[in-house]
Amino acid sequence: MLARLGEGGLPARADASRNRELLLCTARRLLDEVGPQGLSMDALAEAAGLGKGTVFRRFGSRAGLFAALLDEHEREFQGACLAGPPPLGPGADPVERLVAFGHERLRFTARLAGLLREARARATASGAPGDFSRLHLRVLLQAAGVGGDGEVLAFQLHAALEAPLRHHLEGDGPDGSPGAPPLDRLAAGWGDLVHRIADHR
Amino acid sequence: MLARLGEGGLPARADASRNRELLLCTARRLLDEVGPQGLSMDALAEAAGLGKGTVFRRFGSRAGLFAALLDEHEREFQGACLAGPPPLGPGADPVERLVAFGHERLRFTARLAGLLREARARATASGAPGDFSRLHLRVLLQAAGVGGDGEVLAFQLHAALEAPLRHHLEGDGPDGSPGAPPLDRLAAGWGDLVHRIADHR
DNA sequence: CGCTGAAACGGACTGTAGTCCGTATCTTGT
DNA sequence: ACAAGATACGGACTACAGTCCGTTTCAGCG
Repeated sequence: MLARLGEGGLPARADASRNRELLLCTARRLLDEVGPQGLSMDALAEAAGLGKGTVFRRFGSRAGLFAALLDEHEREFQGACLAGPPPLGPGADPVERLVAFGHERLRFTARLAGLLREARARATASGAPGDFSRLHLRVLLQAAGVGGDGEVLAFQLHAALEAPLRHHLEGDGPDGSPGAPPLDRLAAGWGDLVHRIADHR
Repeated sequence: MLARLGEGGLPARADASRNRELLLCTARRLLDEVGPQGLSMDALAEAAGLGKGTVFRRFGSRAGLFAALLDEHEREFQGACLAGPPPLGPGADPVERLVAFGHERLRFTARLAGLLREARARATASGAPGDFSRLHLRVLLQAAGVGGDGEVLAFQLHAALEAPLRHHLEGDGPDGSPGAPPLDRLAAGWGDLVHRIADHR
């Protein structure tokens, strides 16, 4: 792996990247104990034996820390979509790939909901997470020969995939909140929605 | 207007409801000056000449305060959908009503994005805002003769309408964030999406 | 009118995100 | 190896959401 770049595109100082890794490892360990909501920046700094200012210098904000923790998962997901085996990766019919993409993304958000929740505020750098999904949807829709305003349609379909996440984020107290439909129905509904859109003429 | 009910269903004490109104009025005034993000609970308490504990007793949380501020707008919107003139209200073709609903909801979220942003955490009482929209979509989809899992489809369409809101919420720093498509394209895309779904057989 | 219990009030207190700036450490050029 | 400048570090400090509990005020009743 190449040396991580600093803010100005210059190579980061050795102690900086070392502390970055230390903080990410410490954070992962603490997360197993207290969960995403229970992790405070103070506690992380102390557990890592560093000052609080260092934590904020590395990640910018609490949300930035969680974005960094999510980064490797996101890369893996993108890799599976762009270069993995079909039907998620290239080689299958575009409509089938759209269906597979939705199913995979639904599982992704369900699995990482705790981290995604804490990462929702604006992150440190460019490229909001979600840009990839929208672009990928747009490409697949075009490949499937779907007409209309592809950009807007991808935007809207992406929202449909993110919906259960937001639902969990907002209504999650100890009370019995209504809750989103279960994953299997969402996945089936996604397949239905994609076919409705793709078959339309 | 009937006396507002307290926590146990009992009529609220006079000073309680008086202070509630005072706080809402003061909040609206302060919002004009500092905007939703600039309004702090401390400042509100002081501007209203009340203690901080009172503010939290009335609204439960910062999000609860904004939910209360949104309440009248939400009621007005619901009224227009249930008993207003067509095509938003009853009397028009269901597909036309779906289209009109989407356009109106998109305008609603764009207009009140600042307040909605601050109200997103779980509110004081039952009935998350959005329950109405999902239910209304479900009813209209059924009336339009759309098959499949209506509940899930309504859930997904609702997400498509909320998407630009979330987009503004998350990527909104001083930097030039990518931004959601403009309102007119979203509205056109919504009409297209509804027709694709409704015309499918 | 005064009593009494329940509800509301006030504001000090706690926990946490994020900032600031003086000090320590690293990197590079000579 | 050393000097100089840039970058990072540490931890006290600020601001704000939310809690707690002693005190005050309200509303019904004898």
